[in-house]
Amino acid sequence: MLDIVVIRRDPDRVRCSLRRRGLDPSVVDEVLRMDSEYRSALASVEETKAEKNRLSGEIGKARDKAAAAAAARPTLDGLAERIARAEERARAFAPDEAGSPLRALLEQMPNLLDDSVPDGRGEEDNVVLRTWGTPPSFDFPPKPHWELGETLDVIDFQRARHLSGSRFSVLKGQGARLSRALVQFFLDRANARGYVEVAPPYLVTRSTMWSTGQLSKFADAMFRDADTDLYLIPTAEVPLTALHRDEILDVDTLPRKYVAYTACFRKEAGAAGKDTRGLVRQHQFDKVELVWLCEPDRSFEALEQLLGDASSLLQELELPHRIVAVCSNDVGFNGAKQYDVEVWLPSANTYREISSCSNCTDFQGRRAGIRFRTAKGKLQPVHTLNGSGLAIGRTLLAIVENFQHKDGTVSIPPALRPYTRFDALRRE
RNA sequence: GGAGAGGUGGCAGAGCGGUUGAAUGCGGCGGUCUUGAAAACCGCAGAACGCGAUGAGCGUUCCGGGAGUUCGAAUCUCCCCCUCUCCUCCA
Repeated sequence: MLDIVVIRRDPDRVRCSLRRRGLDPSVVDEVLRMDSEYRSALASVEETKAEKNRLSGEIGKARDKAAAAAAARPTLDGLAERIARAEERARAFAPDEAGSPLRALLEQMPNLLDDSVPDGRGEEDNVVLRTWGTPPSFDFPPKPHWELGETLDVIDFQRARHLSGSRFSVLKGQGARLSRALVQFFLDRANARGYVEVAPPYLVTRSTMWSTGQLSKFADAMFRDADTDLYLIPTAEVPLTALHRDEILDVDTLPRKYVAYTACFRKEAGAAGKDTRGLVRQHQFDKVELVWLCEPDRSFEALEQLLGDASSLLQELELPHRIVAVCSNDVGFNGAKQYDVEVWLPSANTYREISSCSNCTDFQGRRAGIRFRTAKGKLQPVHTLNGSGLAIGRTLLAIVENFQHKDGTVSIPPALRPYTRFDALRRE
């Protein structure tokens, strides 16, 4: 959630950010109008209450309290009525009142874009910053992972459909072991880089979900149990970021770096017909997620480190990939700045997202009430960052496709062999 | 699922319906002392929002959340939420 004070003081900055995201900047004027409505109502509430408090205090000090109360009665009744009226008016536009229209507008406003984010209308305008490795050239027609997976008997899409419907998969034998090896590999690397490993719940409450910004825009994208009102996490970003919700963190303990392996659950309702084959887009997938909580003036530097942590994994796995600066219209709702790491997929003959690293600045910290005390003693929301390190399914399919051989076997990247304990996928 | 206990400031922990925004302890900040540090001692310190110049200052609200009683509620009543303990069930 944006700081309403920023909207008030620097509306042009907010308008500009919205415009760059391809959104209508006129909400800013709506917000300003309601906000001034609210403040004038609030002023009259407070003024009237001050008067009432003063009278009450006098009654408390009077020797004959009953008599004083009786004497003040008519005045107090009048004040009470005025307070009730003004309060009603104030409440209608209060930014922190659940049902208020101002709140509704604020909730749907995305984070302010950082100036360094390139302009662009969509994915195609993302800027490639650097490319690592060379896409493999095959002297035979390379197969997509879903074919290789079935042939090797390590991925079973058909039985997954039978069990759970579309967009699910079953990993078997070496496939399941490869997946587990990747989890272990990623967690070990993150641990080595100072991330504290966390095994969080996969179900979280509505307020947890709200606190990290997932509920404003993506409510439809999540699985939820109606009885308990619990949500299945769409990413470990949610429990990791909200881990310190409503806490005041000692500044000496910042930055805090957390890593978690979890399953992730997404309805993918808006992606009908997209990526229907293979492991790319599933209702349930595994991911190792990296999250930082840090001081505001360090967060952009932290984003570079986070990106480095994510991309180094692909280097170790010898998977060709590139880093793109996500353009203004493509940066996520929570993010002020975002990099995507894209891995080469022979079946698509292009690069596909395997990690997304975002600096959410204070957007989530404010909602979630995660704060620290500045040197001057002021409380301030922390900045939060998150990035995949990495998506397990997409890494697995990238390995299968990039390291395939003519005979249908697949080599395991050397760095991973201590984890898999086998050096190739073969039909068993 | 059943029974009980409890939710107060960064933490711990008091609080007859009327200067209690809240004792006390720890922690924090500033100072005295010290070559420095520790200890000891003295002092300062809650949060959100609004007005104001992003200052001084002023005001309102806040003791889990919401309603109520009252001129006045942390303190009384009702509802909800959460946590803890015990029992039951269970990986």
